[in-house]
Amino acid sequence: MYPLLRQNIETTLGHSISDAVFSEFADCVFPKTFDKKTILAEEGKICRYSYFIEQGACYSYLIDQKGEKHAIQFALEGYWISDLYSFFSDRKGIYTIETLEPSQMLLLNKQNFQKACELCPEIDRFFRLLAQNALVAFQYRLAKTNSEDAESRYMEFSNLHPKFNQRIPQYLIASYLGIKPQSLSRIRKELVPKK
Amino acid sequence: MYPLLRQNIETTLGHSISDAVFSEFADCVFPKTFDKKTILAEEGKICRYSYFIEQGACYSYLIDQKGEKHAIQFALEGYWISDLYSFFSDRKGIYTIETLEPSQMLLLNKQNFQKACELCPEIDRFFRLLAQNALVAFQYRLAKTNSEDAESRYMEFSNLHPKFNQRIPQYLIASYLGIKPQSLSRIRKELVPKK
DNA sequence: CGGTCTCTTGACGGAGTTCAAAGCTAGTGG
DNA sequence: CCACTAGCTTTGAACTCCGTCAAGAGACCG
Repeated sequence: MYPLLRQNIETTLGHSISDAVFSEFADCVFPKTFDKKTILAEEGKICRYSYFIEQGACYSYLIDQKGEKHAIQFALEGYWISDLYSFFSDRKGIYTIETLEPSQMLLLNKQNFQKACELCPEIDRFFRLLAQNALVAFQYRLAKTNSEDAESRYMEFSNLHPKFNQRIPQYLIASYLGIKPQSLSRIRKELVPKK
Repeated sequence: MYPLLRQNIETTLGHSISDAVFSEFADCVFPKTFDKKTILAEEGKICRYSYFIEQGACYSYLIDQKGEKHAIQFALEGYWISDLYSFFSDRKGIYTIETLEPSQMLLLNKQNFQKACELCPEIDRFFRLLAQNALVAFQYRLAKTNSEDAESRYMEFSNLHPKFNQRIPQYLIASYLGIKPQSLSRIRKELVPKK
């Protein structure tokens, strides 16, 4: 049952876990499939789940005053995604989450998340490590956004996330990098001779 | 002993903790005072501590290829600060942390951090919540950096962090917002009539 | 094969940068 | 306690990277 989820937990913890612990947690999630372009969470509504992707791809984004979308996070197989602000605080969400492909997800709701954390310190620790890793990554991304130009950010992105680069449309990658699709197109054009 | 630290833990957890639990954790940290402009952690060196500020102020920054500093985080009384990438991974740090004022800190090293997390699930959870909150904040800051102009970001910053705005020099706030001090000066000039 | 979505390309515009200089402020030492 | 200096802030003018607007080419899907 859910081998990818188990692998995700064990890799994050740095050690294997007992069948008992895993099956207890596995009982907290339930599988669901979604079509392409399905909205999993929406700005202004409470985001009730954290999603673990078994198969597929999706992304979260913020919609600005002009109605433009700004990609925040991409997620493929083995990734967790959610509007954590909403999920943790039970307030109206600020991001929208949408599938990019038909996807198989495991859904974890708030009650089960808290129950699992309370009943099992190993799971609590797993989510601590998950949050720590994500925090380090976002801090680094913000630092790079404020210190490097769009070309360097794109090169680092495509080295760091070759799989995103293959499966995610270019205009969303541009948005993730904080630039317009036209600019990314021009950057890629300049980059060809350098490579 | 360390009332601000205890308050920080209890506020984050959302409930009070026993004297036994707190004193166990209090034994894991030790106090130290620093002069103004002291380097607490340096790019290229392993960051061995997380710092909790009892009194004072400091900030972390990244140094780019041109040698320019980019502020990542400010911290006043009641805040934790560290190069979490280095602290968690034991690899060479990517940020530098420096005091802005003479400061009283509580230092927590990696061994004690892990020991405390292992011995006491409540402390493990506390650090999960701390990481979750910081993650939500950094994600939001990145989203705003990619979707709003410098003027909006500055207004939100000064509403959200009036204390930072008072105690932190303007050129560092500019850097935190991802702009140059000259630009922030012009933005503030434009803002006066609006207010 | 028609329509929509995505990517590319060009010309122009604007938010923020760069360079430079002057004014202001706070800390230091005589 | 004042004078001096170094660091911070402000202002001006020219510049640059990326955004905007627009149009066309290509790709994908029903």
